[in-house]
Amino acid sequence: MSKGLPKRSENYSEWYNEIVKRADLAENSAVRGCMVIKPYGFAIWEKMQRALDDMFKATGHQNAYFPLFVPKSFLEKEEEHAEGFAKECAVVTHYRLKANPDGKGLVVDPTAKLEEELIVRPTSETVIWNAYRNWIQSWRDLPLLINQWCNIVRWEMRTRLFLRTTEFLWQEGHTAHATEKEAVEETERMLGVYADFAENWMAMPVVQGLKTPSERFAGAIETYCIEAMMQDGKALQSGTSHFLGQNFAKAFDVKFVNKENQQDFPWATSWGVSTRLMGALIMAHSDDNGLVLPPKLAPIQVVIVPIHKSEEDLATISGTVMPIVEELKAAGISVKYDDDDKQRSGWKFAEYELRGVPVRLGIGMRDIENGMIEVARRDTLTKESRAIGGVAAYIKDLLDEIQANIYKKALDFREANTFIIDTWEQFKEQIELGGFLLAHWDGTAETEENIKDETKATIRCIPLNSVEESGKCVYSGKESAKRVIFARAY
RNA sequence: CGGGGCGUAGCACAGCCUGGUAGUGCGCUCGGUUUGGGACCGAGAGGCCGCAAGUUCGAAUCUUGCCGCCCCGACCA
Repeated sequence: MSKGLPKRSENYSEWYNEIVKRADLAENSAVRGCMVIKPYGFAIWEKMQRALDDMFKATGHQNAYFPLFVPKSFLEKEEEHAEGFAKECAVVTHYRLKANPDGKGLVVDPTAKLEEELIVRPTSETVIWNAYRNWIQSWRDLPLLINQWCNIVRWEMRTRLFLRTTEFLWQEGHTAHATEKEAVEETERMLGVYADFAENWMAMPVVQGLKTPSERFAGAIETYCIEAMMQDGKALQSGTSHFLGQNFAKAFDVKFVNKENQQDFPWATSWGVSTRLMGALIMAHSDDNGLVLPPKLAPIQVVIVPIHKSEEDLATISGTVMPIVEELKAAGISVKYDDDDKQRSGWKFAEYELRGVPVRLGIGMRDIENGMIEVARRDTLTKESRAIGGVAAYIKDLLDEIQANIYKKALDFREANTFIIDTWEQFKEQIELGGFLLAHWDGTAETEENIKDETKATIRCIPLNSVEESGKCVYSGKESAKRVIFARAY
């Protein structure tokens, strides 16, 4: 049992914060709302980045990099986009400081005021589409499939490590297509990539769906999203993919000559996932002993802890362990043999559990005499004794089993907390207990807003796989053709 | 920007009501005993008690002002 970790069931946010801190993932920085990602947390993020990047490349995308600063005039060009982001922008107004003439320190030099203010990018559609004007001339230049890994700034009122920080890391894909159909296909393809990543790498089941107009990305025609359920029954939007129509092409006057030799505006998509996925990963799987990492994203997949009294014993154990380490490494498994003598083995057990290492091997003199080694699973917290010979091969399979089991656990949880709701009474009762509520909605923003005001529940999405089923809106009683997902969200 | 709370050792906090030697736990350093689930004993280091002014013989404690942080709302990937 971990010392002092709050219970998940008692105080979910405190539990989350403690895991982030104790597993050494991140901390608040001195800069308001900003986060320091620590080496262990960053190692997990790097694994996510690599897997996603490979998936982007496999679907034909290339990486590029665009500027951090957006001239204010760019942001103004697409009206809805401008309106949507205006409230949360960091603005650069000056380019120089000078010594304070009235005392110590520095002051902004009033003579160094910028002609035009620069916005620290809250997203890069505008800078990128401004560049695309020169990149796109002919249908032969399309599709243009670009991704950028970068940081962005959104001046949020309240922040939480990983889930919502003023500055965050993300990737943003920005594509241009000759036809609407192609762009819609791209939007859906990338949503599928995100769902694939969430489920197969993060072991986190997600619902793919469409956002309602009120939840749409500013400037988009349609916003697709993946929604995951956290262990407190709240929803977390984990990734979005937007069909932007010709809005940005028109705003930035990007035109191409099509096969019919006519001028046309290209069709756009944009899609992104952020360090928020780290928050999702933590909240989706962790328990009262700390972080639980899916093997595919664990920086250390297997840790080996020697249990010894003397130097001689340690040397004997190391002699037995090294061939196992080599065998695991040869199988592509990241393994750490922790023979550091500064901590006791019991301390190490707890520490690696806190950090979510999927498999721990414990070995002492008693085991060596019996030719055995102890294999402990992080996901089930079970231990078993195995013969040393063949343990490496066993672990290779075990890691796959753990990956699958973590996914199944999360899926079972989501299913157990997804409810078909038909009456407003049921709705109000269930929303207090958490979970996804599948209910009919009359399709109006007014009803959506009223439900939000009365229950704090929002429509997370209209699931892509939802079946046509006539019914009555849970709030207004008006006709409805399908159920949508309501939940409280992060 | 509204409502609530808190600033005391690296961290978590007690002390404040009722003014009088600045404390506890964790962590850290050293020594010893330990070592199969976050060891124990002993010794030690570490403080402008958020900042400023006031009341007082005397302020961590009372008063006023300021600053900072956290939580709850509005905002949001």
